[in-house]
Amino acid sequence: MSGMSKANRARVALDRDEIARAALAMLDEEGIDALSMRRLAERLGVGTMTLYGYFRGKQELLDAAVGAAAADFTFTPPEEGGLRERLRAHQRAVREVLARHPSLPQLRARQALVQPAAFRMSDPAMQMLLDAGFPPDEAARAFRVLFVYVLGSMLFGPRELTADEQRSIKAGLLLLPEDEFPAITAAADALPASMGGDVQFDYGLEVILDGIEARRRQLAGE
Amino acid sequence: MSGMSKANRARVALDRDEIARAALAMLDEEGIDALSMRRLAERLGVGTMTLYGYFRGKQELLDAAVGAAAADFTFTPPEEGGLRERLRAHQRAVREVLARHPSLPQLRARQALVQPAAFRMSDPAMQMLLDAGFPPDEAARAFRVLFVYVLGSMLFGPRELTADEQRSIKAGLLLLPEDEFPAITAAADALPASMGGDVQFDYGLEVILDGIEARRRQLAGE
DNA sequence: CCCTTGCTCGTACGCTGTACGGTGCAGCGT
DNA sequence: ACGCTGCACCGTACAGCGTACGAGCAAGGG
Repeated sequence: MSGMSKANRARVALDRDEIARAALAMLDEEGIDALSMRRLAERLGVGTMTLYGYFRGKQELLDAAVGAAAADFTFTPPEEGGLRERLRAHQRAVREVLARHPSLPQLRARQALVQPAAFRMSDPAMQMLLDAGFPPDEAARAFRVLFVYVLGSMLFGPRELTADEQRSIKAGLLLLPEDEFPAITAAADALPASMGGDVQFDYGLEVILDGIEARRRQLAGE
Repeated sequence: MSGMSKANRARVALDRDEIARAALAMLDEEGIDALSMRRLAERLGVGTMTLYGYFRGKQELLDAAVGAAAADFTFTPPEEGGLRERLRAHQRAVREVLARHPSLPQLRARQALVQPAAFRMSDPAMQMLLDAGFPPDEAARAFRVLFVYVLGSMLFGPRELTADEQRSIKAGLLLLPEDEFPAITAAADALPASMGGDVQFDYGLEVILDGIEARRRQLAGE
């Protein structure tokens, strides 16, 4: 048994979890493109190839970083309130985690692979749907709609646009030929505000919750 | 005036559009990671750096590829049918384009920048919402929900999973500790089928269209 | 005391995007 | 007919990437 033999270079310990957390921190601070094996090793005060003693490759390391983020997720569903209120609370909590770790949706988008820990965030929503009387297949489909929407929202419009950004986007839209883009140019005033942020997220969340409610009523026999 | 002076190496012509289309073809055939400036140049029978005479860099070239894909999009809204039927037809057409060019959602996910041509695909949906009586800000918000969902669906579950894939995912889910993931394990049979494909896409589309319909009725005064 | 075991990591390979500057042809002015 | 100018093309080079290979070395067991 080797024990703590790895502390031979005055490094405190270093294990998979510490590396994964460092990777996650780097992702949060500098973004997905700035994370390289070399730079991560340097941050940990370790040779680059040392990381390959803990992970088969960068992919596996990124997976572990996702896991580390998911492990931090805790959510206790509100006692009162029906399905709608509970789902809303949960999806907002998920969105908050994704906002703290903006690279998570991008990682999901690049690699199909998902590891188990990531499901920790999903379980409460599935539970709520099952509790509300959705049969498993219907619950799974409804959950997936929420899942796609929440991740997509962070990917395609994570934050509120500043007034300047909105102005500049609007200016771009107004350059489009009006005969080819009649609706876009007609709504050029309103479009930029819909391209991100919490208000837009909540709007879409309510739209989807409406649809899910309609299905619940249908299942309950009107 | 230089005219067709660029044909000095027996190359037929080569302009921005031809390069963009070659890039798009390469994206479609080999995926986003396989597209490099070197490999694209080789495919075109041209030196790598020649591409930089037409584009400032890889980013601009990718943007042009997105534009080339959007330029191919044609959609004529069905005559009959209400808002719901028309929106459904449009979103399915968009999904088809994305299925032909699976890299498009990934490109959108990586680069915030969007160029005008991409709006060609969006205009019809906006038009339908405006025609249905949605005020511009409401129309923009509703459109954006559809937009995020359609792109997200292609990113996070583009195609139907094979029976084998479903079995293997289910097996993975059943390995999760039952006390920590009660709902996931309970629905392990049903979850894999919800993780992609047209059936799941249509399910979510109807959920969202339900929500949008509810808003339309509300705007119309019940 | 030596030998085995296993972590660490220097070096190297093939790839990437792209900056720089040389090369050679087309068209023009004389 | 000749030389000049401008421009398209692209060879070379650099910094950085993921990672395969194997050398170095400390610790533990005999």
